[in-house]
Amino acid sequence: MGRLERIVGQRLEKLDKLRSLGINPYPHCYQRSHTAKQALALFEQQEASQTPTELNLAGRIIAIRSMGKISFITIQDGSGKIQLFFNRAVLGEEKYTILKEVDIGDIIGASGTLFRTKTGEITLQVVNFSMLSKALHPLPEKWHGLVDIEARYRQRYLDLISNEDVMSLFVRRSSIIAAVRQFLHHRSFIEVETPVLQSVAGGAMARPFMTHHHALDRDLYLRIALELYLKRLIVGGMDRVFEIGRVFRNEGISTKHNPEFTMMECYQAYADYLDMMRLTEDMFSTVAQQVIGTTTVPCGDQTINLAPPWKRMTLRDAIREGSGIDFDDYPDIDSLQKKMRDMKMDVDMTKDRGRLIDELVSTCVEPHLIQPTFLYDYPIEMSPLAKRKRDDDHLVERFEAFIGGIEVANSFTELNNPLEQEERFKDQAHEHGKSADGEEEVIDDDFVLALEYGMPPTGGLGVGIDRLIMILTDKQSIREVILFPQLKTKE
RNA sequence: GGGCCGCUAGCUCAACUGGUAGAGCAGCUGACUCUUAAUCAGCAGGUUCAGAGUUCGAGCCUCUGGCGGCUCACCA
Repeated sequence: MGRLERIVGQRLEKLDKLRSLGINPYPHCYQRSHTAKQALALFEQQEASQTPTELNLAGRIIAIRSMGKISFITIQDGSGKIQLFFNRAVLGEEKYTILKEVDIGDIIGASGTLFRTKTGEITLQVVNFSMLSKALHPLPEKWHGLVDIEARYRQRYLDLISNEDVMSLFVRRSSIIAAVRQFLHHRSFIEVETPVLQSVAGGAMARPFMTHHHALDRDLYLRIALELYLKRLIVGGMDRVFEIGRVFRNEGISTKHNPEFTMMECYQAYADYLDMMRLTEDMFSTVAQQVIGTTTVPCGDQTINLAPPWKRMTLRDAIREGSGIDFDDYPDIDSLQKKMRDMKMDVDMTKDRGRLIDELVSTCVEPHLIQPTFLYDYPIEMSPLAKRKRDDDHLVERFEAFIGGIEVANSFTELNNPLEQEERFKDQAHEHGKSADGEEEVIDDDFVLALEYGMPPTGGLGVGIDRLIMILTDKQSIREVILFPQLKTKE
């Protein structure tokens, strides 16, 4: 028998012992009057007046210091920690003895009044307490917490219990998303929910997850973007619309990619990509100011300043600066491929020109963009949903925003010409069909039909929420900001 | 998918060149009326990720597999 089984066995015995004393170790509820934080604040406020209030506190036991006839127990709830003081002289022999069956990890409720110990710590003098949930497993070590990364992700609840900074990170994540929502609501965007299950997974070029609907006997895809449905709503007259939702991409996993992640997309009628640049700057800086109280945030050993205006560079200039290649000098796939191979870059033969340029960006430019930077005016091959630049047919009005060396936003002046949209879809399907690996390319005719009814000129913006949270919490891995990142199942 | 690194008690970590697997925390027994990483005395606790191989002898060397981390590839 392993030790863990023995520990669990010992705790099961304590469970029986409690039951035999007429105590239900898993009662249905507890009337909590204050959180730990509220209780501490209340005491500081009332300390002078000397009118002690009776409180009911509840939380998980994280430390027990027993000294014979008295015991100190620290509990932790969602708001923080507070110390409880158990005195046999106050509780009586019978109740005090029950403490023997209480372990670190158990959840208890305790009532009493607050006082200060000799060392000045605000503490609850317990006059009554009850078991709210008996824990059968020991908690991770109190001093080092849970360190093993794999265990932290697989048993995130233990991570949250024993690592305070992890708890506060996910609280911050919640605040960030709330702040994004509030920012958009204040600007009259309305929030919507669009289908996750789609018969055509459009709006981006990524491999989708496939599933099957039995009653309809049809294959369906999990969405890879929010774009095409939100633009249908622009057609429908929702002039400002947004969605924050999960999208799914059946591709590689890395420190910047999780198969499912949270995307915010918003669309604003009568706006163009320059308007969306200002919106992006305003949104990021407002959210940072609101959630962390400043627009300067640490990023490794550097400091990022999110205050507008952000640096703006054309994609062409950025690539020229980063790699020495002016892609206008290499107007076709072959010449660009040759140039890149001459520079000893590993060039994938199946890539089209857009993807080659994309590779130049991600290897030569992106890693250096630590301060917030907009790269704008992209080659048309890379962007089938974006509108052509007004004075250059080879470029589209599109930008991507980079912070801390990663892409955090993508935006364009939306293509609203249905005839051109259909052509661009066809070109793309054709191009991709040439290169490809048997993936079928289906055109979303229903979306084109919507455009045929007339979509106003529109600016669109997509933000990777998980990456935004990485920036605002100084985390290098997306898994640190997703509660349950995708891992292989064991066994 | 490739390369490199890792996996030892519930948790955090040791273990020399291949030579009896250890400590702290948690647990159990006892002492203790202001502790807070409580303290003191004692006890118990191991499929060293799994399997195979080399060897008199493997936590350590070799091979295969699993899981994780980093990185490259992939990725609008």
